[in-house]
Amino acid sequence: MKQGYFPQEIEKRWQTKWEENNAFFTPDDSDKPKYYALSMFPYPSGKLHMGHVRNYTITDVIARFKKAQGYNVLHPMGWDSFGLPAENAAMQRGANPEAWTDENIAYMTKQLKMLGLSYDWKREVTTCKPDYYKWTQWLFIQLYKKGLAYKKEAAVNWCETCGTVLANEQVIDGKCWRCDNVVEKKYLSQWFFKITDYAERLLKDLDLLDGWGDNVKTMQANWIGKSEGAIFRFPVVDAPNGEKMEVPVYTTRPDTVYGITYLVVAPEYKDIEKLTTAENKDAVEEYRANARKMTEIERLSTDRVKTGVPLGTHCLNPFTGETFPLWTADYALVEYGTGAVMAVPTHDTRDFDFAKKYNMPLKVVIENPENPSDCSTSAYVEEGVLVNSNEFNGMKNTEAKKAITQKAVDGGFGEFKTQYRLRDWLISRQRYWGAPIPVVYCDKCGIVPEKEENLPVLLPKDVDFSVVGKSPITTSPTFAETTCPICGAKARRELDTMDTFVCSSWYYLRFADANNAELPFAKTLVDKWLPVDQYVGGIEHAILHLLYSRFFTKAMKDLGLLSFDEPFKNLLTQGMVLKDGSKMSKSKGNTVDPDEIFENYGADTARLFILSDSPPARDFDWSDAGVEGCYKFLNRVWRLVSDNFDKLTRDYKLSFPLTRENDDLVRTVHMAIKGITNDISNDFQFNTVISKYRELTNAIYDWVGARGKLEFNEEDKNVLSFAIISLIKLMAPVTVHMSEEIWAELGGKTSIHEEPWCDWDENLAKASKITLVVQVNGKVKDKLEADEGASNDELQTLALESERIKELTEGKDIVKIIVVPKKLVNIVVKG
RNA sequence: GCCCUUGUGGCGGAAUCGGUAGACGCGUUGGACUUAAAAUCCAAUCGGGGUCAACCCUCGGUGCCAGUUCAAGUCUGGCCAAGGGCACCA
Repeated sequence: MKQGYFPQEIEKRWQTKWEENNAFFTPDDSDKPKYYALSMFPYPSGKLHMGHVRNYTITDVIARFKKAQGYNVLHPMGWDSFGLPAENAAMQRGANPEAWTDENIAYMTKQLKMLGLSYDWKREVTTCKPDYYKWTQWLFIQLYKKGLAYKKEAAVNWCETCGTVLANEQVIDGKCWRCDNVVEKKYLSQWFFKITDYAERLLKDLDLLDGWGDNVKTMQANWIGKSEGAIFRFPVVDAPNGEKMEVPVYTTRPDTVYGITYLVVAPEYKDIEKLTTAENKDAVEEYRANARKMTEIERLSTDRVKTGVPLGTHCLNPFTGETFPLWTADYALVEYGTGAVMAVPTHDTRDFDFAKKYNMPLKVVIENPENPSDCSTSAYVEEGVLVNSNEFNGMKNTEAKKAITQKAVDGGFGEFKTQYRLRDWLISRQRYWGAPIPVVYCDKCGIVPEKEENLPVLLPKDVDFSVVGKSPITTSPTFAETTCPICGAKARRELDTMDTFVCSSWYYLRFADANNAELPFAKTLVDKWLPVDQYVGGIEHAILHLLYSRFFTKAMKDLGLLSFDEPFKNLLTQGMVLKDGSKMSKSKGNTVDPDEIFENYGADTARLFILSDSPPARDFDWSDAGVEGCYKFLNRVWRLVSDNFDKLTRDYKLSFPLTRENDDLVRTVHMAIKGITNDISNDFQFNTVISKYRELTNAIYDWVGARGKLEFNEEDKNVLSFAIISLIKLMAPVTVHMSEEIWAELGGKTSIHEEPWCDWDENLAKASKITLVVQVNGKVKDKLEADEGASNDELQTLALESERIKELTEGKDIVKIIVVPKKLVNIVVKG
C-alpha cells in the first residue's frame, strides 16, 4: 500500500471503474424494499456551486446508507433546463439557447461525476428535450380536458426586464423573483392552472406530511390563506339609474355587522360606475386613474395613509334598517373576496384609520365588560360581548359570528363563506425557451388543443434571437401557421410557452420510468417508486415548486395516472452555504469554486467537510481551515491503515473471545457503529456522524500506541482488522473513493459499496465500566468507577462509602437518596 | 401586526428520558521531532476566587426574569434578540 494519500489519482480511477461497471444502476424489479432519495434537480447555469455540493452530497450519503441497509435505492438526477438565463445568454450571442444549455449540462455532469455521486444516469431527465416536454404538453392537455387549464383575461404581474408575465408565487415583495425588477399590473389574456380547486386539499393534506418541517408547512398554509367568514349582500337604496342593485361583501367579522358605518369598494370594482352619482363622477374617475398609475409596492404598502372618495350612493343594512354611504378606496383589493369591504371602524384597525381621516361615525358593537372602550383612539379588535346589536346583545362575539350569519342566511341576504388567498397559477410566458403550450386557435372552432399524436409541438429553430421587446418565438416564419386539429382549416398556434415550474412539477415522476416513449410514465412504476422517501433541497422552494408539485400530484391522481396523494414523504430543507457570515454569491465575491477544492483536496474531503460542521438543516459556514482539517483527518486515516498494513487481514473473525486486553477497542467499535447508525437514521445528523469517525480513529490510534513496540499476536491483529475495516465501512457513504481504495488494498473482491451495513451487538455497544456521578443536593461532588452491571443498591452503597461523600454528609441528616441506574446517585441532606 | 425557526466558550457545534454542560473539530498557547521549515505527535484551553505552580477545593455560567423539581441547556409562564415567511387578504 502506498505511503501517501493521493486523492486525485484514487478518485479518478474509481470513478472510471464505477462508470464502466454501471455500478449505480437501479433495477425496477427487486425483492428488496424500495427507497427513493431525491435532490432538487438543478438549473444548468454553467457550474456547480457549493449549495449544489451540499445538497447532492447529503442525498448521496442517504442513498448509499439506505442501499447498504438493504434497500433497492432509486437515486436519479436530471436538469431543469428551460428558462430565461439560457435565452438571455443566447440573445447576447445570437445563438440558440439549446447549445448553451447542452454545454452547461456537459460540464456540470462532469462535475457531478467528480463528486462521486451514485446516480443511475440511465434515468437522466432533461426538461428541454422533446422526449420530456412532449409529456409536459400531454399533461397540459389532460388538465385542459379536465377544465383545470383555462385561458382568461386578467390583471397579471408583468416584469418588463424579463419581458413576460409571472405567477403570484414568483412575485417577491412586489419584485420579480429572478431579476428583482418591480412588477407591474397588465390586463392580458393568459393561461392558468386551476390550483384554487385544490386549495382545501392542499391545506388539509399538510397534516399527512409528518416528514416535513413545520416551517415549510406553515408557509404553505399561510400562502393558501384559508379564512372562514360570511358574505353579506347590501341592497343599494339610491342607484343613479334606478336599477335594483346590491353590493356583496366578504367578512371574517360578521359579529360586527351592527357597527357598519360605511362601505368601501376597490377602485377596480366592476360595478363602480353604476354606483357613482353624476356629481361624484369626476372625483371618482380621477381617484381610479391615480390608483392605476401606482405600482403594486406603493399600493400595498401598509404604512401609507389611506385615501378614498365617496361614490354618492348608499346601501341598506338589513340588520339595522339604517343606510350607510359607499366609498371607493384603494385599501380594498379587487382580487380578494368580493372586492368590497363592509367598514366597521370601531373593530378594525384599517377601517379605523380611514374613518378618522374622513370623519366617519363610530359605533361600538363589541365590548370587554370589564374594561369598556369607546374606540375613539383605536379600534377594539379583541374578543368581547356584543352591544348595540339588538337581539344579539350580551352574546359572546365568537358565538355571534355564527348566529348573525345564520340570520342573514334565513333572511336571504347572506351566507357562510370559506375564502382562500391562493390564486390560480398563471403559466403562460411570453418567452421562447420553454415548452410550447400545445394549443391552436381556429377562427371556426376556437381554442383547440393539439392532437396527442402530433406531440410534441416542437420549438421552432428558425427564430431570430436578436429581437428586442418581444418573444423570439414570434419571429419564426413557420411556427405560428398550422391547421386546426378539428376542422383542418388554417389556424394559428399559441405563441406562449409554459412556466418552467410546470416542467419541474412532475419530473420526480418521470424518474420512475424515464425512457417510456408511450406515456409520461407507467402507472405501475410510479406507484411502485413513489412517493419520494427523502427529498432534499433549498428552503427557497417552500412555496413555489413544492406547492405546484403537490397540486400536480393531486390532479394526476384525479386523472387516474397515479394512486397517491402526496409526492414527497419526507422533506429535508438544507441550510445555505455561507462564507464570512453571508450567503455565497458572485455579487459579494465570496464564492468558493468546487473545482478548486476537488483539485487541491479531492472530492472525499469536499464531501466530508460539507457535512461536518453543521447539521444539514442549518446554515453552513465555509472555512478554508475546516477544509484543511478534513483533509488532514483523511490523511490520518490513510496513515492508520498504511502504517499497520502488515497487521491487517480481511479474514478477521468476529467470534473471538473477549479478553481484558482487547475488549475496550471492540466495545468502542460497537458503540461507534450504533451511534453512527442512529445519528444517520435520526434526522441525518452527519456532523455528529463525522465526529464519531474521528473519535473511533483516535481510539484506534490510542490502542495501537498503547501496544508500543510489542509484537502483535493473532488476536491483536484480529481486533485491529475489525476496528479498521469497520471504520472504513462506516465512512464509505461519505468518503466514497478512499474507502473503496482501502477496501481493495485489503483484498476486497467486490465494491465496498455493495457491502451490507455494519451490525452491532447491543451487549458490546457499551463500556464495561461506568462513571458513577455522586451528587450532594444536586451538585456533583465525586465521580467513581463502577461495573456496568452494578445494581442500584450497589451504586448507592458505593456512593455512601466514598471518603469525600462521608466528609460532606457527616453530621447531617440524609433526607433522601436518588439513584439513576448506571449513572448517578444524588444524596439530599439537611442541616 | 400575524406566523415559523433559532439563541450554549474566541468560532462551528455536542449533550435519547430532566441526571457529569461544552463531545468532536477549528483557532490559540506551550512542548517534542528537525540545521530550519512543512508534515506529524504530545499537552493545555468557559469565567471568578482560594497569596505563585502542580494538584485539589469553591462559586458562577447554556439570551433575560420567574416557577416546577432532589436535579433544568432540556419542562411551564412571561419577556428580549436575530433570521425567515406572510401582510391594507376585510
